[in-house]
Amino acid sequence: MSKPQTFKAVSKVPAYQLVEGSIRDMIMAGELSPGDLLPPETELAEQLEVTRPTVREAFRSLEGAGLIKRGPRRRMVVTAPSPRIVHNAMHEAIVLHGVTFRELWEVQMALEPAAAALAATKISPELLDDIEANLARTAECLDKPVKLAECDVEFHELVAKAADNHALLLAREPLGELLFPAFGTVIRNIGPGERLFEAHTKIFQALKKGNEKQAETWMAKHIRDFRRGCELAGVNLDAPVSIKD
Amino acid sequence: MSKPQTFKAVSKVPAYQLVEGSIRDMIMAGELSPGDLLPPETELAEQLEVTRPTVREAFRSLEGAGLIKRGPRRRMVVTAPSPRIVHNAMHEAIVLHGVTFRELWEVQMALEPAAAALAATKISPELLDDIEANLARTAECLDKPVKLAECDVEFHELVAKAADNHALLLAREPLGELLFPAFGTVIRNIGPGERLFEAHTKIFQALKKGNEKQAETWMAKHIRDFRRGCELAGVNLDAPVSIKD
DNA sequence: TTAGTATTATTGTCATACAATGAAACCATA
DNA sequence: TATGGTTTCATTGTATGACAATAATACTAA
Repeated sequence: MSKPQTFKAVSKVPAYQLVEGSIRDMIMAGELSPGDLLPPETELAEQLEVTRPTVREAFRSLEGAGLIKRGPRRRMVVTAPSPRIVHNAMHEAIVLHGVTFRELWEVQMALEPAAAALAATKISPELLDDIEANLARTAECLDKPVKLAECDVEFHELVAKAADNHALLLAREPLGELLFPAFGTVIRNIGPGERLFEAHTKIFQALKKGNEKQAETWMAKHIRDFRRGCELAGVNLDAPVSIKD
Repeated sequence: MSKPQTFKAVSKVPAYQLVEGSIRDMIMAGELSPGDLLPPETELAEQLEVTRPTVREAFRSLEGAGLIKRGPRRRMVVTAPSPRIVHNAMHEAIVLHGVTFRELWEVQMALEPAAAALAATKISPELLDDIEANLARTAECLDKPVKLAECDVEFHELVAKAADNHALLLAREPLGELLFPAFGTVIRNIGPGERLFEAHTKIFQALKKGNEKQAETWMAKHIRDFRRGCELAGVNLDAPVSIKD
């Protein structure tokens, strides 16, 4: 008792978190790979010397994080977090943190032209067809705000997919889904989306020709245009995005 | 029984998922906001007419998704998913999907220059100081692979922070953390990081002067350089990133 | 006023039970 | 031998009830 002794706080981590961590570690270390089945709850409970409810709580945590899901034979199966999970997490983070349109736009201004450029060199015939089909649908709803916004989201989604880059898809999807629906408002306020359609068409042609530079340029122009449209339509760029736009 | 009748499959969603969904919806609809305390398990169980274990499973799911966490008075509190959660989800998705260095690089090639450009117009004096401090530390470990890689990660992190864009931070952080440590390998194989230091310095000066274009250009050059370094060092760009690199 | 104590509310965990269900095995009949 | 039905079984989803541990609070006593 002579020297002042420092004690590190004893960690009282609940058992369900220990179980969760243990499984998570095994997954990240490659001992469990996507596709592997986890043992039934009873068995796992026995092995880890906890009870079934505890195991189940751990399962729910991992499920929420997208690392496991219900598989065949009703068993839990290890999965790579689906883009959907990442998407949701980002979506929720963006909405709940009050991220603004301007912020989303700035990021899209970086990502979309890059996606277009990559797509120009890598796009597959199938996706080219898909985009063409999307264009056709777009042409038919130039004055229907909701439909058009949907087409817009899809168009950009397809271009990103064409870029054949998982990381890009992962990063941009939630942004696009939150940002582009604002086009609905733009249409409602300043009329039909002819400019949008023209831009999409030009981009499509550039992709078809494999012209990287041109795809990039048109996409950049298109995204800038989108912003100007928002401004003209009186959308407040510094307002936080919300779900019901 | 005359007309062929179509039945829609009855949805047998487990109760814990219903509870989870209901809370999640309330959060996303703004009826529950970050900071709000959830009722105690017993009470909620009563209200929702399920039992406590069921409520607890729902809690664990939401916890795993980062939407709630333990708060004061041991109660569950609604939270906006921390960047950490998004980060983890992306990190896990990237690793488990076998995303390659090249893919990460392509995205960073789009994001980093944009971040630098934005930072040039928005950076705060404090962050400018932070970056200067980072540069000083970098200068001292040009030949220490691990340290240098850490400094590199931090430098880019600071630049992104300076851009003052939550969405950008969210999207790029996990990428940077997975990509830039590869610089360690580069150093080990082709010698000290003078080029890196020079680039960082140039970028810093551009930020200080508020020169958007210059910051962007140097950053782009820097990221391209990084890739060339990897190639020279024999890093296989098409190998999936892994945690222990 | 402060240190200590009792009280209470709430969580973390367990043991146990049981209905519902998907999978698999088995049978019986045409 | 097929086909459709029945049985069995393993496993999950959910409920009940219990109890220890603990943070927060109220309540003492010095």
